[in-house]
Amino acid sequence: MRNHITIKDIARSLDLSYSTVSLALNDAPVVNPRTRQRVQEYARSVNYRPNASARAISTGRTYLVGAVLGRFTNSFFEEIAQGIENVASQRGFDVILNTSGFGGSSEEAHLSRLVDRRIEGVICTRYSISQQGIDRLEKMEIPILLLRADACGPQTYVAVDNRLGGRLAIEHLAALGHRHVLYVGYDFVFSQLREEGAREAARDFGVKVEPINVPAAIDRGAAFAAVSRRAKALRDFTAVFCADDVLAVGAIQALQEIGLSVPHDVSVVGFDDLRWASLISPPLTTVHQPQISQGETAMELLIAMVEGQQVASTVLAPRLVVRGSTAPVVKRAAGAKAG
Amino acid sequence: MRNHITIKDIARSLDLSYSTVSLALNDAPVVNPRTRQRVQEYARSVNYRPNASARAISTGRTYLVGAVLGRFTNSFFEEIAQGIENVASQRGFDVILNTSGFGGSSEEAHLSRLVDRRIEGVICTRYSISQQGIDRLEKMEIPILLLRADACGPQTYVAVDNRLGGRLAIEHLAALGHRHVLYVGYDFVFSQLREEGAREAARDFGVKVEPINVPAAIDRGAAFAAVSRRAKALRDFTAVFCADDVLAVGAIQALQEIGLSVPHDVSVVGFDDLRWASLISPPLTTVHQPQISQGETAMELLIAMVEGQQVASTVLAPRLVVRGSTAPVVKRAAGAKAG
DNA sequence: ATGAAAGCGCTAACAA
DNA sequence: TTGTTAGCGCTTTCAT
Repeated sequence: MRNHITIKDIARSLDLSYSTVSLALNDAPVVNPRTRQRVQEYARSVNYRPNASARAISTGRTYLVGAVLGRFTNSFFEEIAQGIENVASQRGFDVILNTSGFGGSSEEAHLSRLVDRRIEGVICTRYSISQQGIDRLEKMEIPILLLRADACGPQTYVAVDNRLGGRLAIEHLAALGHRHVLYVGYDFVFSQLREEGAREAARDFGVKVEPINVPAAIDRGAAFAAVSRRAKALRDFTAVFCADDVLAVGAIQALQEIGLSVPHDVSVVGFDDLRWASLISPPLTTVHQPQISQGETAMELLIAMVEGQQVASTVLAPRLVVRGSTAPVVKRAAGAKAG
Repeated sequence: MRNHITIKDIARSLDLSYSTVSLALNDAPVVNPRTRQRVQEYARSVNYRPNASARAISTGRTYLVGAVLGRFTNSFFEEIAQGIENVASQRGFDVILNTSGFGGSSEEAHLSRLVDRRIEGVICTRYSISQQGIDRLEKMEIPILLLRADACGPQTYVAVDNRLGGRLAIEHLAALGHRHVLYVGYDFVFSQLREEGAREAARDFGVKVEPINVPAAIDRGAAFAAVSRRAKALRDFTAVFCADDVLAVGAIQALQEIGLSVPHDVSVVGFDDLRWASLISPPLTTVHQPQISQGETAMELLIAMVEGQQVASTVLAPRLVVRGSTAPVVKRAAGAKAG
């Protein structure tokens, strides 16, 4: 069994020529239906399986794409990967995983391996591949699809509408009566967009939003300490909107540590709706990203590009998921207990 | 750029034969150092990259493995995948991702695709592939490495020492003075092993452990309801040990809902140490699984198998991570407030 | 409707 | 040390 059966073997056994067998296996209309059936049945009976490498070499197509998802995408990784895989397999593509490599000396080697395999396209993020890497792929005319690309650069991308997400969060808080909210974010494009959306909505609703920026690469724990320090200094906010869920839990903890209860004293809204968002206490109100859809859409677009079609970037709509970390505003002396 | 340079091209340009170029590129010692350098430099200058398919077809090796990780492994997926990828890429292998497919009609097709690619090995779990699938791979003599295999079946596996994990949890609780703990688990091998470990330790320390089984496939929320019902019925437990972290958050919520505070009234220990375990409140005391190591070890063993070596299954040691969900036992009337 | 033969890009005997 | 040649498993003209 280890040594696979080949077309030659089948041809010999059935006393046909290679090409007839090949044609029969590929359902070519020219071959006699009876012959075709005979071939296919026999092939099946001996567990014949075509050799993808051989086929690739003679057709020039590999039906292989690379998914270069780095550390930073970790929290999303699972579901996005699942989405990618869903449509890939449905469309006859396989995906080679690549989770390491950003920027480091290994990136070049990693990309080389993908190139050697003659992948037909790549899905990646701005955080999982360097500009150099992108350039290299582009020079080889390998289609690239950027995930969560935040609309910077000429590449096709699939992303959530971050601005709208920010707006949704503020609309919700405004409806609950909040008039002063803290925005806790990173110095990253997606965070800035979420903040912009928040600000726009804030203007519409007469809400004041105050930004705190937190270093991104740093250990989150440390970042949260910063949040709590800033929170203590500020007096009158009643809600916190965070650039992502991880920040949001940090914020909740920080607030609780200085004696403010969530959502009673202050409401907290996250972004992403990671798997555990509903599991923490209080369950997190957050802006949901359609992650599987993102993966699926990405793969669909990438295949379209591979097929030579012209495709447009897609932005997916986020949606607010209201859970237990937000509540109507109540009169209080903010930070009172904390001193 | 799209049409790749071949060895033939190089040979022609450098006025050498195919084979010399091939040998030079592969650092064969027979070729003249000067020739080799000339070839390699030229190849580099024209961005030559070998065609993996062509190479595969003539060497019979693909350096490709399949990772069939299903839904059930989701929570682990990221880090395990990372571990797998780490050593794979370091050893020159690529991994094809496969996240769907268990059991369903699609499994056969999925496996066929991997077989067509002539993967040299497969990493999977008992929950991500059917017995039929395993049989098929075995018949083709494709090495299989089972992840979290819980020691059932003849295949090589990599898993954490579940029994020891259970023991660690109980030891910790016993040291805190707990004498009656609830074990919340599934009807799965890994859960049973954790329970066994817990029971053994319990005997040693004079602790009583009471099991609650929760349906596994069901929505967790529903399961937690069951937990809370059972918890209300029981009077005198002071701690809960859960088969995994997801169950643990559920337990915490359930307990809080019936008016018991964690860890003041009852301590809770989880298992797995998922990424968010430290983020919830209280931060979860849990048995840590070395996930990246599991992935790495799995890949290392698989490669060894591919290389024809005899390898033994490996069990990795878990380790207890003490956080905020456990505390010394205090005298109380259990379930008092709940009525 | 089927067969013969060339070729895809590479490796590996074997010969020179 | 380099070149010739065959072959890996498949597709694809072009004949038959």
